[in-house]
Amino acid sequence: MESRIDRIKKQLHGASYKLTPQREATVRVLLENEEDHLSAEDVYLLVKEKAPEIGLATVYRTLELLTELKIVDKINFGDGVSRYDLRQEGAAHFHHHLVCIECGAVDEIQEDLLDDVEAVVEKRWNFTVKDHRLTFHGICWRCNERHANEDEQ
Amino acid sequence: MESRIDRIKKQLHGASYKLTPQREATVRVLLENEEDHLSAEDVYLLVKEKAPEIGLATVYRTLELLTELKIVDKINFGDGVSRYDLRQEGAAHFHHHLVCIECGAVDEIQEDLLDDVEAVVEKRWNFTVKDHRLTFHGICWRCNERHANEDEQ
DNA sequence: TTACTAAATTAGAATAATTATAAAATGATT
DNA sequence: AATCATTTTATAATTATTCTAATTTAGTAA
Ligand SMILES: [Mn+2]
Ligand SMILES: [Mn+2]
Ligand SMILES: [Zn+2]
Ligand SMILES: [Zn+2]
Repeated sequence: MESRIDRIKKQLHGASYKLTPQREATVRVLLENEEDHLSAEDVYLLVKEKAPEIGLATVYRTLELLTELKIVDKINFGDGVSRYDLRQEGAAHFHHHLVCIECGAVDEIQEDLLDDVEAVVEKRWNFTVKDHRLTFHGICWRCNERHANEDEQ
Repeated sequence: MESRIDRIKKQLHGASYKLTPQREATVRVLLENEEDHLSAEDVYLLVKEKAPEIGLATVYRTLELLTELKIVDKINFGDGVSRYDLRQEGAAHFHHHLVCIECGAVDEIQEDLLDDVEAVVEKRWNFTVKDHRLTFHGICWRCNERHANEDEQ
């Protein structure tokens, strides 16, 4: 955890930004909620618990900065807010998401899975892929299991 | 074109909605700009040209209705507005997009390309795929050709 | 330390997208 | 023609995000 923060600090310094207390508190919240998909407001409320003086605009600016440095990815699941997601260290591409249309859960797929598709896109469309967003909408394993049990009855 | 409208009219009736003049004007704008990715405001301004009395809220409501009926898909490219995209008639899934990070162009891929990936997702994650959103970010063929020409000089 | 300077933060205002509300209009049905 | 549900309009309200100006902080040099 600390080493992760240190490496992020170095990334910031490398781009001649400082790791201010507010930025550090924001990064810590993101690390502590790595599996979640927090909105700026969510992050703000959580950061406020440890650094009550922080302003919402600072959170927005910090998230924007982290996005620029590809430390986090900004994503939109269609509910009107942007959400921020820590990128796996060293990952070339953003990971994928499974959004359940029944229970609303959002699960992650860290494997890339798109190598073949990207090869096709690069060749057939002469498009140089730098990143991607892939989200599946459907029924998650929990809801599927629940339905299976209900049918058994 | 007319037959396309007729089929949409039937879809609406099938769900016990009417094809009011405002709704028809909105659908026509979408059909006439099928290759674009219009925001609600964009649609509103275009509809206003043929039906100047229409209100913005009606456009929003119509687009929401068309989304519900899967006649259009709502998508967000990260620029703060939702965009609306006619779905190919009979297509099971939303098509894919190529967003150029240099010139901003948005191109479409109508082929599915994800059959294999979806099979993996269904089997390995026990996730029942109903739909998807796939967007590649990178450099489009036009920009790639331009760069190639510049290098030649 | 002290002074200087650029970067960063704060509080609050402004903007912009979207949604909600209430009154009026429409259109199908008896 | 009268009725009743649906739809639209105009406008207000809400919400997410960005901007602004004043203040604070952190780093550097005297
Ligand atoms: Mn994620
Ligand atoms: Mn499209
Ligand atoms: Zn579920
Ligand atoms: Zn381009």
